[in-house]
Amino acid sequence: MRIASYPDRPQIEIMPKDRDEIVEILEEIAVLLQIKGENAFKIRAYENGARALERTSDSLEVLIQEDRLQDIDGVGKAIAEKVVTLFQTGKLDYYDNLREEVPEGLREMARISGLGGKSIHKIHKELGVESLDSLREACESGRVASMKGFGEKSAAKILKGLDNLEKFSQRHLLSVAEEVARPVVEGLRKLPSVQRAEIAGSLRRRKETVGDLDFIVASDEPEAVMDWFVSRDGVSEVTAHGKTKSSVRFEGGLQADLRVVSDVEFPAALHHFTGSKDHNVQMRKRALEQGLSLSEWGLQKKGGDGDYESVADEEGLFERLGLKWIPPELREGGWEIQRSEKDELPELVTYGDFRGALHNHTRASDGKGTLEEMAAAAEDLGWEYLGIADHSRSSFQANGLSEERLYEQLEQIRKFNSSGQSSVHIFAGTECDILKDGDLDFSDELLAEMDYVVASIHQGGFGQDKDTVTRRIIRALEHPSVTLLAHPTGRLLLQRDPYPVDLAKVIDAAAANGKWIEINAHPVRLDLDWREWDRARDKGVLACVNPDAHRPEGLAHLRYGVDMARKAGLTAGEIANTRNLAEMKKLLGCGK
DNA sequence: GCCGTTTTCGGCCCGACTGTTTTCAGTCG
Repeated sequence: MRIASYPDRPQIEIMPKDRDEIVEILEEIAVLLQIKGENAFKIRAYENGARALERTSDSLEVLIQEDRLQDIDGVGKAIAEKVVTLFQTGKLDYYDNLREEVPEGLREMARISGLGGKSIHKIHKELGVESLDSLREACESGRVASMKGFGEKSAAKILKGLDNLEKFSQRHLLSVAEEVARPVVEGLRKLPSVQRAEIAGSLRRRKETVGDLDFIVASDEPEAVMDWFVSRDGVSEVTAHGKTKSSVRFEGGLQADLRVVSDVEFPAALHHFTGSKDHNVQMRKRALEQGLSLSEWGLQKKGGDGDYESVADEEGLFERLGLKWIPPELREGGWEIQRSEKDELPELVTYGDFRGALHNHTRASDGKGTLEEMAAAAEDLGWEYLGIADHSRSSFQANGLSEERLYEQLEQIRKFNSSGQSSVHIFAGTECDILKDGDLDFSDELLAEMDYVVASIHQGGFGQDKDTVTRRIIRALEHPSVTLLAHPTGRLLLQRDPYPVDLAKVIDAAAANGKWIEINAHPVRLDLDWREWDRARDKGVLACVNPDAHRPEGLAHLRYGVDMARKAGLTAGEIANTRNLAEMKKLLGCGK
């Protein structure tokens, strides 16, 4: 675990903590105790307690209500009390005091990969180091290397860790992780000694951002696989190189772990390292209820010692537990196991289901491709139609179209369609700004002329409060010409948080007015978030997955939106642009 | 701090990997 990067942020709100947060706090307590040089067994008790809490399958709320926390092996009186306090109040004096006792510089040092509490304690005690800067100086001057138990390599490793801390402290976009991981897994599969190879972890679950990469390989010759892995192009650093596990860092900062197991161990290992943590907790609980114990090594009788049952693949593993195979995208610990048990998992939409997309740009505003080039790219993808929705006049920064220019583009698109030069039908739309008061950026007459209207916020969303933004969006959704709401929260992954908006109200308004909500597939947006779709689906709101392409190649970004739609549990029927051309024309009420 | 009793304190631990050692300590997931 790493200590949070906002060491002294004042706690303004008192909020109860959930299981994950409490686990992190217990882990942080262990690190802080290490830095202080406390009793090693006390430290281990906190580490064990955190792990035990993390692995329990029962809900924390129920455990506390029924006073059963101490039934968990590894949780005693002291830790149980702390868990209850954190769960109920979100605050713990013991923890706060501990943080105050340990200088901020030392807590920052705990964020350096490869540097743990014990080493920090030693470096602090023997060298008087108390900040990242003085740590760097102590490494460079050879003082660290001269300490007992340390050497040149330790000092070099710490320096590297300091560099990495500055450069790569954050997560990575799904699209970036995918680009790094894809060639690696394909290369692994081509090795003669490799029987099976898969990407695991959050990338396999298609999370919108990825912390690090996990590869699982089945092979009888692990050394050869490891040697190949650590010598890949783009590997900037090898942080571990063993027989069953190796770790590297790629240029750009992505860290990757490779685990090699035997072919018979592969299904359980793949499942375990795919996660999520919450999903695995529920799966282990289910196994226990059936007298089985599930781990990364496999399924065995409860209390058995290593006599694992053999299953051929993940399907077999799920089947053994009375479940249908659950697509990795759904393994977030939500409703997936319940629905799998009843054979009620949704048939998730696939990339091949899509017949086109509606939110795309050309050179007329801030795109880089012409109408013809965009149409040709859509044709290459096998699409039946493409919607062009360039920016409206208020988006000056994006060269937004005036009403005159939009009329001209409308004419140009009508001509293009009647010329028969492409098998792709172009829908004439606009990405019309929702102005500060909820008015739209073009006249009602012009909007009524368009095949469809994409409404979105580009300015001012961050200066307004939640009620104002929410009202602003709802007014737009009530406009008769609006077809769909684009990137509803304005978030930019790893760059900018969403603007404040009451999504429940927005979703209800979309449902009430028969409007669609976009899953913007641009890799930095992926907005609306997949977590919000249960409500939208239940209310019957159609999704529309759009690449928001600004150049011909951008159309292919659709696949990241498809990933999000799958994470949301959506079927083809719940997404507008899986409709064929005739159906889409009907939906948009045009081209009769 | 937890656990399991030898009921008041002594032993405690998950496996893989690295680095500094020459049998082990620290870190990580």
